[in-house]
Parts: sequence; structure tokens; C-alpha cells
Amino acid sequence: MDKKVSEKTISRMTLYHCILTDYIMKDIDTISSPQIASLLNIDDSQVRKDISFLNNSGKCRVGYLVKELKASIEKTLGFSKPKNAIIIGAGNLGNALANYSNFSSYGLNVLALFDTNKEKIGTTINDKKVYSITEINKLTSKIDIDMAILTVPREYAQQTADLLVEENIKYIWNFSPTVLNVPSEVQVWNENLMGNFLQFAYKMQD
Amino acid sequence: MDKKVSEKTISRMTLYHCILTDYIMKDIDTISSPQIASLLNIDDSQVRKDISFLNNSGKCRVGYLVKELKASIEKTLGFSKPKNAIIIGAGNLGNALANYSNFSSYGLNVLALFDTNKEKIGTTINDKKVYSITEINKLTSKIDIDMAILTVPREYAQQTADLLVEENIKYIWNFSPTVLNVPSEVQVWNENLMGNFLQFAYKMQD
DNA sequence: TAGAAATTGTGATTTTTTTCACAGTTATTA
DNA sequence: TAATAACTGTGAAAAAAATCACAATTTCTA
Repeated sequence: MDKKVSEKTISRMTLYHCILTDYIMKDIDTISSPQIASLLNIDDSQVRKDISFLNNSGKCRVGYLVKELKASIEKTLGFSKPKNAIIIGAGNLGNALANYSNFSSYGLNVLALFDTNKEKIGTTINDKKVYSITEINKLTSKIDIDMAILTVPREYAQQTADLLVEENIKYIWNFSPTVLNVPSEVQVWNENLMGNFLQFAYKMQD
Repeated sequence: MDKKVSEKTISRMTLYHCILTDYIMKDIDTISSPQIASLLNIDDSQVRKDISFLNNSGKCRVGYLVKELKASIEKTLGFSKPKNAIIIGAGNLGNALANYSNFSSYGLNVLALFDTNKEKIGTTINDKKVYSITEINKLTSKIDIDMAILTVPREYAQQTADLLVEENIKYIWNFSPTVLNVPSEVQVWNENLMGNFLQFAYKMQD
């Protein structure tokens, strides 16, 4: 691993990546730091400093080569190593995520879903089977699961997380609006849609 | 409006709010800063400093009163003023969000959905009607819409945003994996699920 | 071809955020 | 009741992040 890049820089890089993808669709070959900066309402030197962590150099008076820069970001963000994931909770959100076909092009392979609802068990969502959550061990014992995507209702979130910890899953992408209590070796990424709305709402009351 | 609270503090407050909601469900009356801090893996003085922005005081040796603290956070985060929203794009994600019954208890009222797909137009999702996007003006001219939730595919995101700007909508909660180009008076909050995954994936490669 | 303009890359500076350290307070325990 | 332990609240210090400023370079224009 190269030098450590801060979480803030990584977060911005994912936005640069969006912009670059758009530019490629529009067949534009080059992009400058002031262009990126103005789309994101940030300082252009910030953009250049972020890019300086990649092994990438721009051209004076021209900017960066879009494709090259995109590839550099992908390398740093680790697109290269695909990750196996399971979705726990086949409700609306679990469904939406299972149908999100973009995931695989970003290196995230959703292998299956798990739920407790008997009507859902046995069905298929976007070619992925829905299993009973009691069968989770049958999968985890066979295949290395890198990540669980947790979309169960908040009242079941903690007990489901406990189960995932037992199954030795180390990374949980948590969409339940609750803070999970897990051992320190397990990492949780809180999506917290409700919280994000509240943050946005706070900005709105200006 | 009171003193300005930083975005980082607000972001943490939404997590404190989650924790407090859990504590209420568990019938626990008090909580201390070290308790909150250990759940979030942050410093306890950070928690206290954040709380100091609220008009709320804790008790030595006891901590904070859960209900009181939750109410203070809600006041600061502006739960009080309900916001009218429309969802643009009745696909999987739009569907999931329309079904998210929690929204209203956080002050977000989804009034309707809009789509271009004729099979969806006229249907109802969780008591909310789906209209043709060409009819958007009929609603915006009658009712004050505070926010649009954008869940259309990336290739339509910009043109849809342009339409929303025309309709004088000032806040866009953008779930498309693209950076929107809008006038400076319009505020965009990028949800960027893909980007968040990439950020998490970066943490995974340690 | 000379001057102007646009851009990168990066040290230095400033601002913001986090952490530290500890006085002051209160409940608990021996 | 006195000592101890567990808190809060907050200035001071440290660390991190963002911005500034500018030299160096390249393209464009007249």
C-alpha cells in the first residue's frame, strides 16, 4: 500500500470519478482542476493536491487526461480487487440494491440475499437467490464473503449484526438507522439515509 | 438561527440521535459521553464539545438525560419544520424511498413520484401517486415543494435536474451517481452510494 | 515571434477540527 | 463522613485540512 490517503481525499476522489465518467460519455479528453473544482464548489488547489496522491501528472495550460486520471483513481480506490457481498434483508431497499446493476462494474459482487420472510425465501431478485437467514452458514462456510450489506429494520439490526459477527464477517455496510455494537475487529460503514437527510435539512434552514 | 454548527458536528449529531433512539427503545434513561464515544470509536471530549452547542447540560457522574438530549438534537437539526418532497424516478430506489415510512417522522413528507415510464404512471406506491414527469408543473404551481429526490438513471440525471431548476426547486437530494451542474442558488446533496461503497472498499484494503 | 493567458505543482500560511488535560461536581462506598 | 471514582465542561495544545501564493510551463493570439 502506498502512502495513506485521508478519508476526506478519498471521498472527494469518488466525486472526481463520477465527473470523469460523465466526461468520457461526452467524449471529452481533458479536464482541468478549476473545471472539477467549480462543479463541486471547492478550491482548485484542493483538487490538485488530491490528485497529487495519485501517480498522475497533468499538463500545464491543458489539464489532465480524463481516461488516465480515471484509471489512476480506480487504482487507488482498489477497483481491481472484486469483493463478494451478501444482502441481509430482502425488503424494498435490499431489493433496490440487488437490482443495482452498477455494483459489479465497481467490483462489488452480490452473491445472494437472506431474509426471514417465508414468502420471499426461494424467490430470485436480479438472478440472486433469497435464502433463509438460518442458512447463512451454508454459504459462509463455502465461500469467502467480504462484506454484508445490512438492510433489515432497525429493531432487528443488532441481533442480525451479532449473527454476522459469529459468521466471521468483518465488514458491514449498514443501511439500518442504528449504530451497531460490534467487536473492534469488525468494521461498520453507516449509510444512515435518515441522518443524511437531516444533515441536508440543516443546510436548508439558512 | 443560533451559532453556526459545523457540518462535521451535525453529522455526528445524527449518529448520536440514532443511539438515543435505541436507548429509548431499551428504556434507558441516561447516557454518558464515554458511552456514546465508545459506540462510535471517537473521543469522549468530542462528544461533549458537540453537545455543548445544544442548550443542554449533563450531570456529573451521571451523564445526560436521554430524552432531553434527543429533543435538543431534534431542535437543532430542525425536525420541527416539515419539508415537502417529490421523488423523481419510480424505479427500484425511488420505490424503496417512497416506502420508507420513517421519513415522515423525521419531517420529510413525500407527496408524489414522477416518472417517464407509461406503465408506472397512474400507479400508487405507498399511497403516493406516480405522475408523468411532464405534469410536474401542475404540482409545483400549486404546492410549495422544498426538495426533489432524484433517483433517475445517470444518463437522465442532468436533464432532469435542469427541469427541476426551471420549476424553481432549490434543493436536490441526488441519488444518481453523477455530479449535477446547477446554478449556485440551487443546493445539491449527493448521496452517491457507489462512491460510499468505494470509500468503504478503500478502508478494506488495509 | 513576443506577450498574454491558463494551467500545474507545491511550499507556506491560515483555518478548522480534534485531542489533551484538568478543575469542578456529584454519587458511591468503605 | 471522608475518600474515591465517574462524570461534565472547557480552555490550551496539537493535528489535520484547506487555502493562498507563486514559480514554472505551455498554449494561444496578435
